[in-house]
Amino acid sequence: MSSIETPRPIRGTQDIFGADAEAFAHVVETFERVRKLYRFRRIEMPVFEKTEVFSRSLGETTDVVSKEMYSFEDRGGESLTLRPEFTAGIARAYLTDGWQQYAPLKVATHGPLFRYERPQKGRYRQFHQLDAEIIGAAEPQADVELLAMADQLLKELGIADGVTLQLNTLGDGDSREGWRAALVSYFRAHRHQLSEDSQDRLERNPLRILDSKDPRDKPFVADAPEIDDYLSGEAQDYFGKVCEGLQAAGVAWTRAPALVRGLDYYRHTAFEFVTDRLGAQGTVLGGGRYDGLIETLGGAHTPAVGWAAGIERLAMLVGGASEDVADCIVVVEEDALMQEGIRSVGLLRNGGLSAELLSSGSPRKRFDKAVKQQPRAILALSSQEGEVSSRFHGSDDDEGLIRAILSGNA
RNA sequence: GCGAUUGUAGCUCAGUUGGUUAGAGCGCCGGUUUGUGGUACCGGAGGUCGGGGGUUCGAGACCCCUCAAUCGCCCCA
Repeated sequence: MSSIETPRPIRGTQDIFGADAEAFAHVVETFERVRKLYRFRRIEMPVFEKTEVFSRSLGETTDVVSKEMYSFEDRGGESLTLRPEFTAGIARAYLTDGWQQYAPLKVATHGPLFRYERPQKGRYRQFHQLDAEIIGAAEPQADVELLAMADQLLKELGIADGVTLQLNTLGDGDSREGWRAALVSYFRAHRHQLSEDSQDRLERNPLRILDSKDPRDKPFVADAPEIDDYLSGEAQDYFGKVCEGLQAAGVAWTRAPALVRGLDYYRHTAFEFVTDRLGAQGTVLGGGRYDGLIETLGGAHTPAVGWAAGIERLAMLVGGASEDVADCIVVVEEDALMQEGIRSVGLLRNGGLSAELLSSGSPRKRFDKAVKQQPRAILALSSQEGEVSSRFHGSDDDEGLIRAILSGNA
């Protein structure tokens, strides 16, 4: 026995295996397929950026910057951050790589993201998202297109039934500020009846009081001012066109007047696809229009809209994706036939069949091990009077195919 | 950062009011049985009972600390 202590995995990371890994892959493969249907172009992005890429855009929510990001200094003393989201990095690339020339640009990507949070159901420190963005498109049709793709993705994953699209508008900049001011003065008037958390939020991030989980806040939230009363004519018109477009696209949704975004750069459309099947982490896909973001990175005013979806959460909803059984397991029942076994699986794999060689452990138990795996077919190699003899277990069709491949007649 | 719950074999879990040498099933390894066959039986490996301290004649069990996991709060780009 070794006295070396095994290193533990890092909190909030996950090692995904077997059926879970198959479900994960299924989500990604479905996304790739659907994204091509909607003609979103594939991009690959770095997993880390200069810290300012993320910190500049985050606005007033200092918690996020100081506590939730994985930041570190490189050898030159530069502060770098593991990406906590895709959008800011993509916006940076849009500016630094000259992608303006492709505007309006539809892009999609997926991969790991990092947030320094306490792990719980459906929340990890390294997690994985699908992401889709349309940059340089100011028209409501862009929002519709993006939502239609999200809707089709969930349908093709077979989880649309348990998931509803909640839709809201935050209006343009002026509408948003008017609403916000009204909310602040409304909640201030009831300040001492609010929960401690919400009294705190009143100073830091008042919009967030709207989705407080504390029962003490609920009655006040119910009577709070609604965005609709503060929308400019243009903002109203914009949201109307998004709703009409969704109707035309056949996307079902419900209005969620209290749905907000935590960050300042969001304008107009905000949305979340939500389920009640994942405990406290019900949002499965979320996004909105972020017309203000690219300016915070030093670019020209550039309208854009996007969403991201948690792959783990989608995979949990998809559930029971099973690993494929082998097309054929080759059982070497005598060690003397090892080379024949190796040759056989090689031929089968070259012939396009998934094949596994079973040649270890007690020879007389190998066949039973193969049976337990429930493959489509089993080929058992043994010898009879010095000749290699193979016994087949499976359908007649498979036997014909497999014997043809092994004899070079496929 | 805060709270609740849980830590016993590779996995799922038993383990009585504190009492000899800590168990089962599955999995793994080996043997026997069967021999177109997911059988049955026998045996084996594998545990400092998450870690540290304390109470006690005696702790897997009780107390304290610590670490980890799970779920929730905060936050949510």
